[in-house]
Amino acid sequence: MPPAEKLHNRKEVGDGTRTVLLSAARAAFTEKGLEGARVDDIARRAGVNKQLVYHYFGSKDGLYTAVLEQVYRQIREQESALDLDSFPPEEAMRKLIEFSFDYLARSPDFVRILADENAHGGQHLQGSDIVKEVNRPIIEVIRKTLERGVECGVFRRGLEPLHVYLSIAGMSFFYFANQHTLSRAFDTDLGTARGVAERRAHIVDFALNALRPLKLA
Amino acid sequence: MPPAEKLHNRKEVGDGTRTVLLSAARAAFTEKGLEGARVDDIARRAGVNKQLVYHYFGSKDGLYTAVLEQVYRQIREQESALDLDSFPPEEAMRKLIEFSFDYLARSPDFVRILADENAHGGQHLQGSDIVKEVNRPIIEVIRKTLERGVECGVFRRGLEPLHVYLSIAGMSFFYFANQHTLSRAFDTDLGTARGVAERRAHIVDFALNALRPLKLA
Amino acid sequence: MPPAEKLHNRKEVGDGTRTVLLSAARAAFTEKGLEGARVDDIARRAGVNKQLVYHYFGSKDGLYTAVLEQVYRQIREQESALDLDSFPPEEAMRKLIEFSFDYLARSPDFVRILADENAHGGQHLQGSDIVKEVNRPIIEVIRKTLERGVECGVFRRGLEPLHVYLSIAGMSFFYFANQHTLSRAFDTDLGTARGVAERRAHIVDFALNALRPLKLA
Amino acid sequence: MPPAEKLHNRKEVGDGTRTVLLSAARAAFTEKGLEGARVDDIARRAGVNKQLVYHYFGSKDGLYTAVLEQVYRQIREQESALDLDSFPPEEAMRKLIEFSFDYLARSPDFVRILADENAHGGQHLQGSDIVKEVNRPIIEVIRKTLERGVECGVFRRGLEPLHVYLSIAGMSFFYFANQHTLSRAFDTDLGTARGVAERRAHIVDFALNALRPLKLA
DNA sequence: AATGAATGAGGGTTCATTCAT
DNA sequence: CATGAATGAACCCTCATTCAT
Repeated sequence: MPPAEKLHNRKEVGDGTRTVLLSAARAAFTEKGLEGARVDDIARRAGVNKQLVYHYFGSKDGLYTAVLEQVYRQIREQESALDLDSFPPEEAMRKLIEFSFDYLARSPDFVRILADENAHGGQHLQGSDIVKEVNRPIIEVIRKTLERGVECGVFRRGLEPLHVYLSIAGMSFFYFANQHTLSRAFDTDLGTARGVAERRAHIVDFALNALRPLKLA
Repeated sequence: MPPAEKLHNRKEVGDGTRTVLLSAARAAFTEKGLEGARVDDIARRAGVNKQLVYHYFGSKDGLYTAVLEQVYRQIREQESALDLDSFPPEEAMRKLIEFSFDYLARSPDFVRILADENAHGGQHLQGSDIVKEVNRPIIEVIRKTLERGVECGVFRRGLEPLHVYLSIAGMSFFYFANQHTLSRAFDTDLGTARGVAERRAHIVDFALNALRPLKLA
Repeated sequence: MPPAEKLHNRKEVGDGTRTVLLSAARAAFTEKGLEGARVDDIARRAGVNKQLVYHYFGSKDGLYTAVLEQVYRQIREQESALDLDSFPPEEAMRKLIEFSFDYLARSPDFVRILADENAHGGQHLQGSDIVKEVNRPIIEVIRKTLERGVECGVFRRGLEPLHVYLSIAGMSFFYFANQHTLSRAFDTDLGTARGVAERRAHIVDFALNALRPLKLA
Repeated sequence: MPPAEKLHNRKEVGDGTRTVLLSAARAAFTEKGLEGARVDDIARRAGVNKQLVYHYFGSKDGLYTAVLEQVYRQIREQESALDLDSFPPEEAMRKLIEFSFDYLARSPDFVRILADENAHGGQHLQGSDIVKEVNRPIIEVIRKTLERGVECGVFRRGLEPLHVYLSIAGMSFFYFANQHTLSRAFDTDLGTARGVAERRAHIVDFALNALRPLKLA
């Protein structure tokens, strides 16, 4: 892509094609899903020949796997930048909850592609250990945060970090992933800016409350 | 056709075929999704001619819509049998949370088909108002239960019924819908009986705690 | 169809169905052609069950044959009413030319179905001798008219009746049958009332002139 | 692709396939018509994969349109070679009449495909302006020829070139297009060499006579 | 690295026709 | 006489993939 480097860096050219193909694929898979997306269409969007898909990724599934890995890699990068350990436990937890919500809010790609991968039994994650690397740290962060919170009396005892994460993530993910059926079910457009803001406030409040200890008189 | 005569009608022409086709389709769509399922395969499973799909449902999408409606209708039937109003508020809420979880646990069809419909922008719900009928009552029940709980001091004030529902449903739905990626992400099989039981216990505890008022000394 | 006669004339009922089916088929074949027309559609137009097509006509081709025969029968009826022998030869010929044109002008069914039958190699006329009965008399009438005209010096000698008919009919038929390609070819709508009138005048003039003897000084 | 290189290009990729497909399609459409012809069959005749029809022509209709354009292009090429302006008016007109007849006589493809296109409302000509280019010149030639003929007294005044063309073409086209029904109607095989020759002679005679002025004593 | 041509295996859908009542 | 259910054979078209250059 960068024409100035073309002469002395032919590798760069190919990499550019790979990258542009990946972006095109991500867009296509987000819109149409794994089966709905067309290899022809992806190549056309990328402005390159269809065969290059096979050259770089071996197959449509290979391309999908690459997109999936990219999607996971991106959320890790942002998550790790949160630096939750440097905040007081309750504030740290609030930040995490907000991040979980906000990330999905601005990444429909992530939501759609994850839903799709689950619909296909997670078969494209086979062999790829990128996912494990991605999600392990967050559980550790939650564990530490919960422990810190228990110590200073703001969180309950006995909360399992994994399940806390599943609950937090679930409340947000469900909202974004099932927006279409939910909007129709409750006869209201959940996707408006106001609807999103309300949902965010509720989740933060709901989750934080769930973590607090029962204060007895 | 006339349901009143079903009992003494020896041969149920047509209607039986429609039903068997619907069941076959439901199974196929659950396994393969809307695009992955094959009309040929559905007809073969149903043991009938492929053209009957078009005779009864017009198209593959028409068939999918019919399955979707059936799926919605079934959850309504079970939900309405809960009779939450006749229990004390906290017990009623616990029953609702447990039901939300248990229903998904034993209805992978529901989870998969809903996820699929969302992946397709909810386009098969257009024109069908079955969904609205299904979900309206539950919000009402939650509202009443929350009000009763506020009165006797077991629930907080100011909780929006719709969002309480979304949180409760989300914690369960996310777990079942994303089981494949989650299992791989956390390197553990979330689908074991024990895993499911743990998740259930956590959700009940988490949600009920989130609803409780802050009791100050 | 006539409800009053239903009780004592059950044949009439069936005949009504046959007739209504024939009309529906004729309309459908005119619009869509033999292959384009659908048995389902014909039955629906006729307001009867599809199977009745097979009951009365055996097959779609059988139905088409019946329509074809009806179409031929109708032109004969009108042609025979012309009574050309009772007019002076030139006037008789003019009437014939005008009739040939006018009949096609108001019978798009005839044009379309004949063209279609020719496209199929005339295979539905096999066995049916209705066509012969239809066209024989007109050649005889032309022969007599030409002879009368030669005698009184208004027509040339040596004109073959069959070819005169083919020329007259051709000038009209071509115009109506090929109206779509011709209109586009000459970038003008030949189907307007004025266009039709002009064509009619030209044909009458052209043909009559062609028949006239060369009058030498 | 570049036609200039065709001579020394050993392997004509693609273009050859397009051409062979076009020929096969033309044959198939001539025999069976637009709806009767099968894409599978066309591919088989051409000895290529069926998908190539879609690669090169987009659809069956696209292929039909291409055939139609080819058919029109071919008649123009031959027509323009007539050079009627260089003959005396009566001879020029005779040549034109003969050509109109002879072209149809040796091009059943043209007759059948035109009839078919008209049966479909000329829908494949939409957007294609090849037809206009084809037919415009002939009307001009006729106009000039008629004018020249009027000047030297061999043709009548007031003849509209377009209608003269429609009459000439119609007499021939009708004969070839409706040969099946006509043969059966008049109980004679119009398609024999002798029948064709007779028809040709009649048309030339008939039309030329129609154009001649009334010579008064 | 990159391309256009070519392929084989279906995919959804249609349709004339027959069955059973 | 009349009907709705059912069938089997295709039909047009699509798509992921490979070939040849």
